[in-house]
Amino acid sequence: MSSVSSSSLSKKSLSSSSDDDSSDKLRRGPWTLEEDNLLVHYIARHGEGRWNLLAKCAGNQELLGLRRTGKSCRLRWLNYLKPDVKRGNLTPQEQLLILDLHSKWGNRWSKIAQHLPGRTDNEIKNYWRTRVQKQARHLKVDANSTAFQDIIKCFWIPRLLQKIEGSSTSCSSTSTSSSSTILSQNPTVVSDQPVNYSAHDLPFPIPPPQLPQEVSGNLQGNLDHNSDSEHGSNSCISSTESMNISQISQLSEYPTSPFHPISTFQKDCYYVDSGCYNMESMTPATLSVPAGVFQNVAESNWVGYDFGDNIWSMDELMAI
DNA sequence: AATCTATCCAACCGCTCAACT
DNA sequence: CAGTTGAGCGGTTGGATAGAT
Repeated sequence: MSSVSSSSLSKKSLSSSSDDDSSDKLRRGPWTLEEDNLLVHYIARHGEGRWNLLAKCAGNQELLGLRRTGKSCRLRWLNYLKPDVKRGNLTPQEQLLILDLHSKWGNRWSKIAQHLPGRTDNEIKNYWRTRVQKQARHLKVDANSTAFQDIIKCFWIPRLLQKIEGSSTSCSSTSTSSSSTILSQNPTVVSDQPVNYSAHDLPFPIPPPQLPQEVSGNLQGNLDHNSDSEHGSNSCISSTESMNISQISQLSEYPTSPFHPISTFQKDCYYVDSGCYNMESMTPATLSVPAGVFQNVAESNWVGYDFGDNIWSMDELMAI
């Protein structure tokens, strides 16, 4: 289960302690398989919580050899060992949800994580920092600025929707059949079951992302194939990667959220307002994106940049 | 093949807050 | 009411590794 070895202790793990572990016998750094097993078995018998007590019981037969702080135990359990923790790359749906919820709540990672079953706040935080903020840095804009929010709306979210659309089409046997019921069945029937949220379910076609002519023109000569075009994303959306529609429903609290209730099922079903992402109406004049940022997008080498999940890969965008 | 660089993510740290005494 | 403790949260670090040179 654990992918780390006992020999790979970090520098940090060797540094002196300043927190709640005054004992020099406490271990730090990567967890070993034995430690994982000890913790899992202990929690299986006694349940979660009381982390410090757990740490203090390290001398017990049951926890012999586990010399970790309660804090460390809690983190290891919540972020890695807990059975419902989902491993692997974030699906386009999950990315879409993160982008939307972050625009709503900011860096409230744990709150955002509550809406992504199986995902931890740590994972979401890492995603935001390594993927999203990276793009912001590259475009020389503040990741929390409205300008970047608009860029996300203009380019990123439409691309995600396209991916979702493509995924649901190519995996119709696993996702479409169930997800297509979301908007057509009584939500009270399906709300208890995890359902796939897919652009395929939308009652209208998602418009492809379009770039302003001056931007696309500059980008054309800059096309760059991203070698890991599918890295970080699943082309198939399985039922285990789905999210409960009732969790998505709360997105409507956000006034600019792309998720809106369908009139019939006001509280249970939501669709994405594609108009939010219609590039035709998005220009530097209509957006909070300063012209200079648009210029950055156009002139910088961001098209050839590794956009991780390939969401921004311009060869895909231009091919549409 | 060796070295360098960039990226990812597990783990740690410091802080806040609520519950308890 | 003040002090203490435990739990949780967001920010940061650095080792592992993949990719580039």
